[in-house]
Amino acid sequence: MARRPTIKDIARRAGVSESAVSFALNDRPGVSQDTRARIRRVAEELGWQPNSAARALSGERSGAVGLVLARPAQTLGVESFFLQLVSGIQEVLSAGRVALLFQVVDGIEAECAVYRRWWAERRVDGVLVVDPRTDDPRPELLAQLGLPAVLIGAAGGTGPVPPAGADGNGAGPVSPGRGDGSGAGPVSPGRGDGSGAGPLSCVWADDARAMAQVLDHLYGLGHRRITHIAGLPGLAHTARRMASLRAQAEARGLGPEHVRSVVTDYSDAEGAAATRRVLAEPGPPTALVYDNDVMAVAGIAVAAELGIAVPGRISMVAWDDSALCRVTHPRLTALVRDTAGFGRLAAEELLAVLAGSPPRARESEQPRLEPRESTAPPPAAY
Amino acid sequence: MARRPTIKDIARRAGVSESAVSFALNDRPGVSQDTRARIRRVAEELGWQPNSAARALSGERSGAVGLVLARPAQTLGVESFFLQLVSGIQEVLSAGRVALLFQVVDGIEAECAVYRRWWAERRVDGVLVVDPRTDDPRPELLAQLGLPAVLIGAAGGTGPVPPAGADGNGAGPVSPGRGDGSGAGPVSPGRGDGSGAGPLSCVWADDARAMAQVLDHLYGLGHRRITHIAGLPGLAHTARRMASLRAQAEARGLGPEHVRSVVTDYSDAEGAAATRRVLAEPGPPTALVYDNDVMAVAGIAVAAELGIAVPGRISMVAWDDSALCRVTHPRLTALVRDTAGFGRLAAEELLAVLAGSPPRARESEQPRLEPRESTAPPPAAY
DNA sequence: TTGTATGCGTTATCAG
DNA sequence: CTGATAACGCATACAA
Repeated sequence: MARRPTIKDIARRAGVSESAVSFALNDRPGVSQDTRARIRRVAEELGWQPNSAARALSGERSGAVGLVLARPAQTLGVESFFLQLVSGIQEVLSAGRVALLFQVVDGIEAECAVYRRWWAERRVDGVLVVDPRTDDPRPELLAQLGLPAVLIGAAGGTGPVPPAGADGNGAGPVSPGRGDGSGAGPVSPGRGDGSGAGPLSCVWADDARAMAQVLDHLYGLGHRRITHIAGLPGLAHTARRMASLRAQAEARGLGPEHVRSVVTDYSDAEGAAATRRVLAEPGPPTALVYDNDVMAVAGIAVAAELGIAVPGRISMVAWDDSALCRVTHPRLTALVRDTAGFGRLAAEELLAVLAGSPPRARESEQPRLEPRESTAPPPAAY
Repeated sequence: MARRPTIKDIARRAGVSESAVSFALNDRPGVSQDTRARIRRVAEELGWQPNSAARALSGERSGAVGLVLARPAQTLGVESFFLQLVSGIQEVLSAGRVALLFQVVDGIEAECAVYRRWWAERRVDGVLVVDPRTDDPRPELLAQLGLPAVLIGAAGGTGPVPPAGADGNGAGPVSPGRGDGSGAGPVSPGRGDGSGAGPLSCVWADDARAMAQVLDHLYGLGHRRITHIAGLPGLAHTARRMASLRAQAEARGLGPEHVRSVVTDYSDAEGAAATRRVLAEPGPPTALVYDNDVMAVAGIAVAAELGIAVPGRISMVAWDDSALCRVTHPRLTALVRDTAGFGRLAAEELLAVLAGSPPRARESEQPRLEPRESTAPPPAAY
């Protein structure tokens, strides 16, 4: 059991004072180049690393950020997305020598409790918040605690920087005006309450524009009756997608009897059930847009079971690509996003916020529609 | 921005000394029932939580444990398993108010570097180690550092407690003797080097017995030519499964020309490629056993593409169940494990080790084979 | 039973 | 440029 070297050991071995060591190791002035180099070398030899507790205690940062995943027990659909996201986050974090505290809880109240505890324990310097909701208590809590945060996936609630111009303009060849309608208010540059806790930073993906791409693709193929198998309606990005879909449809003169969204909990089970229900209706849609890959795969399976040809009688699109989409038969047309890149962006932004940068909204790379075999023109009969 | 209350604030408000507060809050003797209760109440009111840095610094534990996932960049197949595992781990950890430090790296060297850093920084009290390998450097490193650890998935290398009797005895109706052959040595109760770092604890699943169940099922249906699409050969559990398969086959008089394993990297791509290759051989197998769900799903897709009926011409079994296995067509016969339970067990064991319990090997609940539609008797022609 | 003094490893503020 | 010295918040051995 090796002993951990301290700054004192280094000072002794280098024949200097402890403060000299501290200065040298932290790149502060007040130490000659020679001694600095010597101290550095000794520290290296001894394999010294700053004791994170001591550092945190003396007013520095804890060197860790937190991420809580609130998952309602059975909803596992987002896993692929999530691990890729974390992987991207880590890439940036570990380069900056920042640790990630990770916690899985079963609801948003528990998530808030975790933030409170982490804050009180001084465990983290900031947090990454996933799954923004339409009515989200977290931004306000975090602002109140003064815990730096970055919202992943959208603008938050209290006073966050909203993605101004986050609509579907100029998306595709049709580009039928504003495709947003997320209800995000105007920019509110600060809170003016002297708390120092301004709006939260966020990283966001342009769901509206992505939905426009999907609609362009399907409309271009000739589809006029399209159903969106949406995810949890409480999530902000679901709401944005639904709003965008409606806006896009209206711009093409298609009413709710042609184009609509039905909500699910993102699980394969509800994805399958929704598919079954929709296909059994009189005058069923000719195309389905699923809000995640798991539901799309479930939908393919349902169609196979019912003997409904894909894409012969119904086309299918998955939002988010994954290995799954490439192993189904037919392979799924999917909206490909650089999820790891999204995570990198979020981590970069959090590091920037911790370094004192003002909050901002950063847009991730545009999603790209990858047409595969599951989409084709609708059957002639329709 | 609220201020964090300290023990001093409590002392002042309760009109006692700081040490009295410390004693009261840590359930130590030396404080009357009354004052203890009062102190507790005040602490509650103030929303006090111990500052983790201060606690760690004064010789206590850091209150965090670590988990590193070394993932070779593209191998994403184990995700479903992994998030369930973490979810189970957290259930136990958060009940014990222990945080989880999580890190994704891209190789085992990087993983070792993380352990070293965490140790030097005093960031974690212990670690959970996943994906034990046949030749694993990590147990030795951890013992050397004196970092408490629990190996998840198997016995480790240096001097860990191996699963004595971890074979397939009494598995099913056939139970053809020892199904192990993992090469795990005899119990080594300690290292006797006075380092205080004894063998590592581990939690393990009886892969050998599980493989016996799978073979019982397939053999019982009449299959005699079986191919195991295995995972990464360097992983200990892959090795155990392969050894068990061979032992089981031999016990039934089936040689390597009938029953064998082919290795992959766990990805859907290699799973598909292996399936394609195996099915193209002269005298192909009548049953395939996949080492994870993702490869099995890919296998189903390949069969569909080639127009090979499942289970009409070939039966398929997935090791590890997930939503995927229930949405394929036909639904996959799978080996169901309580992965979250596995995680809980591991976390419990780590907490026990941190509390001073001697290392031990703890077996998880037996996996259970869930027959679905993808397995049936082989075609009569074979 | 209670209060006081010290240390944990680091950073930061002073004098020299 | 260097060397003491005081925080930071908590635990604890010790004295009252």
